[in-house]
Amino acid sequence: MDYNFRDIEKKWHQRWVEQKTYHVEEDKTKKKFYVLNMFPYPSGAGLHVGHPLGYIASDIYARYKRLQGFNVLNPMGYDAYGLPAEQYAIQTGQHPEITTVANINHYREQLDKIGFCFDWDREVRTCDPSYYHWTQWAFQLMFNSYYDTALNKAQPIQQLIAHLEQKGTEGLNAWATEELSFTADEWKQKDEKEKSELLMNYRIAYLGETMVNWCPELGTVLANDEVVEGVSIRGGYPVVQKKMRQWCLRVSAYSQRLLDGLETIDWTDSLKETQRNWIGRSEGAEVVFKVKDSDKQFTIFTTRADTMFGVTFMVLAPESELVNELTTPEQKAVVEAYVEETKKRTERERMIDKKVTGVFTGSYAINPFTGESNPIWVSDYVLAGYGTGAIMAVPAHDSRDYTFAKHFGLPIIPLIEGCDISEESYDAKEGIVCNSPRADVKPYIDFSLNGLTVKEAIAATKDYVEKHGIGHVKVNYRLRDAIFSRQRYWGEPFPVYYKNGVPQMIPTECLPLLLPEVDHFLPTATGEPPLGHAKKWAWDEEKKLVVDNSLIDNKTVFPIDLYTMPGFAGSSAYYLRYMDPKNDTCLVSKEADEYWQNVDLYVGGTEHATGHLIYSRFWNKFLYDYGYSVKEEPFQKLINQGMIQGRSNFVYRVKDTNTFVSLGLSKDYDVTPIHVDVNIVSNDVLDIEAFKNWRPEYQNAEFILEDGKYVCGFAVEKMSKSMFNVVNPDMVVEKYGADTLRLYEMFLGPVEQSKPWDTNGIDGCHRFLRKLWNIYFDKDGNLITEDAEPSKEELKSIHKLIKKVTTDIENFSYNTSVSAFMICLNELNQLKSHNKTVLETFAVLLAPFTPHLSEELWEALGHTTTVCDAQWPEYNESYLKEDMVKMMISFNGKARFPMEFAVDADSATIEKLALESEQTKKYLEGFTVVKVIVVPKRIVNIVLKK
RNA sequence: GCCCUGAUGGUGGAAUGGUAGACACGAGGGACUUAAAAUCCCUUGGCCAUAACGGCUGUGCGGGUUCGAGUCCCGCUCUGGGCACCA
Repeated sequence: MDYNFRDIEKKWHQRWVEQKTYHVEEDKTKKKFYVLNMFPYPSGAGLHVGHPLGYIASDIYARYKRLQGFNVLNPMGYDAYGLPAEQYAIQTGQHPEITTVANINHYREQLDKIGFCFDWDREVRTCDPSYYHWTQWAFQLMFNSYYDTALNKAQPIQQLIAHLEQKGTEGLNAWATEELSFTADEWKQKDEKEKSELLMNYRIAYLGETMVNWCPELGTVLANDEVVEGVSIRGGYPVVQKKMRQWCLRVSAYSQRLLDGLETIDWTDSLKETQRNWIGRSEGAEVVFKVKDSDKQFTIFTTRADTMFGVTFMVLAPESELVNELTTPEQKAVVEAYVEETKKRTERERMIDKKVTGVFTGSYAINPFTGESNPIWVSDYVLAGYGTGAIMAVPAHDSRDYTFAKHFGLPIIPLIEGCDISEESYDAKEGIVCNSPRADVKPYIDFSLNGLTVKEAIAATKDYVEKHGIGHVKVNYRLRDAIFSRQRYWGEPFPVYYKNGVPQMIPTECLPLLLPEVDHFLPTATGEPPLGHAKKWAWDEEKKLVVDNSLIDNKTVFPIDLYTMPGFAGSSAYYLRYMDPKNDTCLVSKEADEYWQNVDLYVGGTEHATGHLIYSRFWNKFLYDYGYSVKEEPFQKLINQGMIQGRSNFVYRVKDTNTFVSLGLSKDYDVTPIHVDVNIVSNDVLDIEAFKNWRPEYQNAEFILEDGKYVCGFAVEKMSKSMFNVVNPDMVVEKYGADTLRLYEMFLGPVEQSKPWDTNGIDGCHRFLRKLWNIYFDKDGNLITEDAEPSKEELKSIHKLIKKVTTDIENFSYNTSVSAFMICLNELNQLKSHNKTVLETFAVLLAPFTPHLSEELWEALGHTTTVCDAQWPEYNESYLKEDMVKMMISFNGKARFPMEFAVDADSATIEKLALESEQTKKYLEGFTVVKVIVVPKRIVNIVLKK
């Protein structure tokens, strides 16, 4: 009887459900192990072959840990809020929840086919009120908190208010948007609205004015990665910069802790490096420059304090408030014109064409080290958002300053001995400092850096600056606060209402604030977000109820916030919720959190390196500060599964038209490539009718064909719903079975490596399972095992396998494990072995990889319990001893004579035997033994010299 | 530009500094079969040689360390990823 994977997999899937095989409870008698996958967004395209790669890898690990006796938590859920469902709702009027639930059900079906050991009783969905209750709760807690820079943790905002009431801003240790200074009396005189505004400067969740990527067509703000070359990825609509008042999270306050935490977790170096870059810590100094003939002064930030003597001009960011202050009346017109001009250009445009632009303000700053007057310019190469929005320009040692100086003919003073600055600046922080001060100039202060190395000079200057009160040492971070508002419908609503324009939190006991019903999912006619359509979206403060908008009287009934939270809100603390998913009194109970601690193994893609994986760490640290999470870092070990790449197809839209031109002719037009669903493309030829029906905006599309066909372009890239190149695993499961799919995805190559999806080779894995079946069963389906003690060869073969598989799983080298299984099976076949003990061990070893088949074999071998609770075998080193050692003799490192040498002993004995053997002696004559190298159980290498 | 990866047959990929190319796919040959499918066996980095044993060469390029380098060090080239007027 053949290996009937369909029946076997169906049978075991049912059995697992009936027996709740994968249900897990806290059990203090067992050690815990928490395995987690980044939960998927349930897209309409369904699960593709790339998703399971990580799930299978973690499933194998989870099963392996369970076999080792750990109490394993391996949950799964859905990141259910997202733009695609909303877009679909806009197009069809179908409520996103319906789409989402349908997609989730589809995902679940697909996941169930692959045989994962998820505990579905712990499923979470971010769009479920019982879940987003805690997302809203965390947001409110952040609103009611500030970051204390002395204690280095979040604290209740009440403490900050108490401080302001007593001492004003004096002695205040709080991370702030901008440094403010006022007294307790000034604070007390402010009205509620003013106080609220001031507190926004400190709250961890705050309302702030920020520049955003605004897409008018989509009526929403887009994240940077949703915008490419000034147009939205989805739809290709133009995106503009716009200043908006929105909710923000003070992630920047946690910069240092996010950086330090990286030292305590087991992630790849490259991922840690990516996060370090993103956080972008730079140590430098803030230095105060006085303005000439004025009592004004301003501060600049520099990491090159050593270059103080090379400053030849100053530059302000156009958005800087200093611009107005420092512009002289004569220059006012020019400067204002310039500032207006830069406003029109987006940040993107400014970066693309690196035109050197700028204007002189008319003012001069006095360099505190040279006493020289440096002209103050305005230029858009200086960013308002970083440092102080003002810089000192050292053209000799900064390439941007250099270009600017060359363009406007400003002086350049070299400060490093022997550096060549005739063509470009010398940016390296190496060399010996000179011209500091210059020999031809009378020293302004008693301070010299000449002769020091750059590093020494930086330290010396910082020291001087601190001592003389002209500045201080300062650390800057590039990490920006997260913008937390979205002008969308399908997301968590903010539990906030506005009382006379002052944001108020809806009482905690009234959470969750449910997402209201709307009849349109687009922005309103007045440009408000979709929640503006909600009829029942007002808060009755007395009744503590959501009521109809028409009841708003601004006395007891107030409007509710119209924004919703972004995708990362729901995914930031879901790992905590899995520990205690049904708790309706808190996010996670103390007991559950203390038992499960944090995630031991987290598996997911690198694409989340600067998004989810930063936000989640931030969110967890915040909860940790209040004791809601016992561990400061959420994910102890992280494995990045490589992306399974897909083969995408493109159509080429002629710019500003609805005409598409075939690949061969696209060179003659100005075109934008747009991804097209691979399912409506066959051999790179587009099905035009299917394309027209694909999206409403293409209904009336026109085509320029070649040879009567529309030929699409292609590329190998990430398999993703947004690239429309998704391949589903269902077909593979149907044809070969889940166990083959699991084995094959692991066999494809290292888990962490990206590779394009390719079904060549899947036969090999399937063949292996069939051969495996045939070693247990004869043609009639009868078990053919022998009860005898295993032979020496059998023991060697199986213990080799135990060792290999055990170490491979620990190292996530699943591909070589699969090879080891194949080798061992071949050996057993050669030995014509049907030994029961050996076959039992084989089935257990294979259980993490091919659970259905292993269960079937385990049962056939007479076991009544599930193979999941078998004991992971230990290997015995003594069976693995090689009994042949290879020996090599090298003469002056030139010749080598390989020979075999029978031995079963330790290194010292091998060495002795090797030197005394008859075989060797004839070679030793006339030579001195330089050294003998014994590679245990493998090679003896005798090095000889004349 | 900066940071991080990686580079091995026709392909995916194996190799704690110790016989490079495991394992699998593909290809070629053979067995079984009326035939096909399935299955099994053999060959398969390149070059040379052969009745046969075998020999040379070979892990992106150039150096170095070592008895011994795909692996370690230095300098390049290219691939992929991240960041990017961040002072």
